Amino acid sequence: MQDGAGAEGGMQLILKILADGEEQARRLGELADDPRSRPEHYRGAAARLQCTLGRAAAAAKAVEAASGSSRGTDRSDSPRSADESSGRTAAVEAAAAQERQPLCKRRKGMPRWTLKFRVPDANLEGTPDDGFSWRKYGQKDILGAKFPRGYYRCTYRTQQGCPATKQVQRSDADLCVFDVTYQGEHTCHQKQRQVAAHGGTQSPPSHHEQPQDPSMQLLMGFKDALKVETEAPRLHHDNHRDYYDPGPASAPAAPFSFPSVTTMPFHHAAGEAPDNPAAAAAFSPPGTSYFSAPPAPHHCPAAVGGSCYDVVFDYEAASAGTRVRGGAAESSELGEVVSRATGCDYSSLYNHAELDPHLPFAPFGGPYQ
DNA sequence: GCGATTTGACCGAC
DNA sequence: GTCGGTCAAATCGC
Repeated sequence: MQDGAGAEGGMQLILKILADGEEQARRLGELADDPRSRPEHYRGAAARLQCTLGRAAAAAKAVEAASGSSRGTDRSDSPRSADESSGRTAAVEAAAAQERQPLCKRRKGMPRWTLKFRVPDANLEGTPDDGFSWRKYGQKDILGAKFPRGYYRCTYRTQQGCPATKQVQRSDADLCVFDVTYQGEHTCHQKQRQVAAHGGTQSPPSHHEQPQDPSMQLLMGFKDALKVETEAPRLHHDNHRDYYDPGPASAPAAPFSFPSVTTMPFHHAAGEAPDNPAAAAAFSPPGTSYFSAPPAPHHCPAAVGGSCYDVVFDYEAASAGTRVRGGAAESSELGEVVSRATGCDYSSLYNHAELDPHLPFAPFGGPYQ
């Protein structure tokens, strides 16, 4: 078997993607270090990072699938041989296949991950702005669910063929929680990046110096951590949950229907500190990290006087139909980063983990199985 | 008038 | 056969 070569080629691809993610993390750090940066800049950068990490996760998953199919089960229907004849490994091909997965009713082969957004007020409508532009194309009542599920696709689907879609469903258990399941990856993010970059003309061309803000140093630490994990993936999760304390949330909801407006801006208690949950999304690539935040507003200064969102990452590997949960207990630094960035104290909350030793990605490395 | 949303129908996966 | 996801015509709002 040539799994070694295949995995190696696949890893190169993954590393390439993660290198992009590293660069995006660096840019996020620069944004955070720039007092002129606005929340939308953070959101855009965070969304791009999230997207990149999702791609890496998908590629990794494909590599694993490719190597696992011939390693463990001795399957004869591996797509390896044809690829080898053309100089491509099965792993690389599989990873590439992940990126060109055609649309279908149920996209089993596409990476799929869920963000749980907790809104501070159950009466609020709309879904949190994740940095991308979405267009709603359907809504459906789901069996066993109190609330209908909204279906959204990327606004640029027709123009750029972006396959990204998301489903938004309000939680039955908690009216403040929205489950947002993303599927497919934005191929339009290049343009989004440009838009964000142009929109953020205040962004400095370079801030390679050490961030003065400790929280930003932690952020950069996250970047480094990402790099380390990229180089030596060994610990992985598939379900991360990052809760951003919303502050008081109660109020029952009336008959629910998703509003026309597909995004709702984050609110900030004060200043332009990176307290938006989109940053959390960046911290939470497809994977499973659970950050629980207590509902009491005093635990989350950023929520006082304003509103913020809990963000939960819950990655599901669609191809295998399995879900693996993992915490990020080893990433206390991450919790600290998030705490600093959001103003919420996650350090004491960042402690649940159902780690899957087979997953090659660290908390920020994204989902993988 | 144009673009986005709504909603019933259709299709495919399970 | 059931249910989830998507399509597309109708409708709405700017």
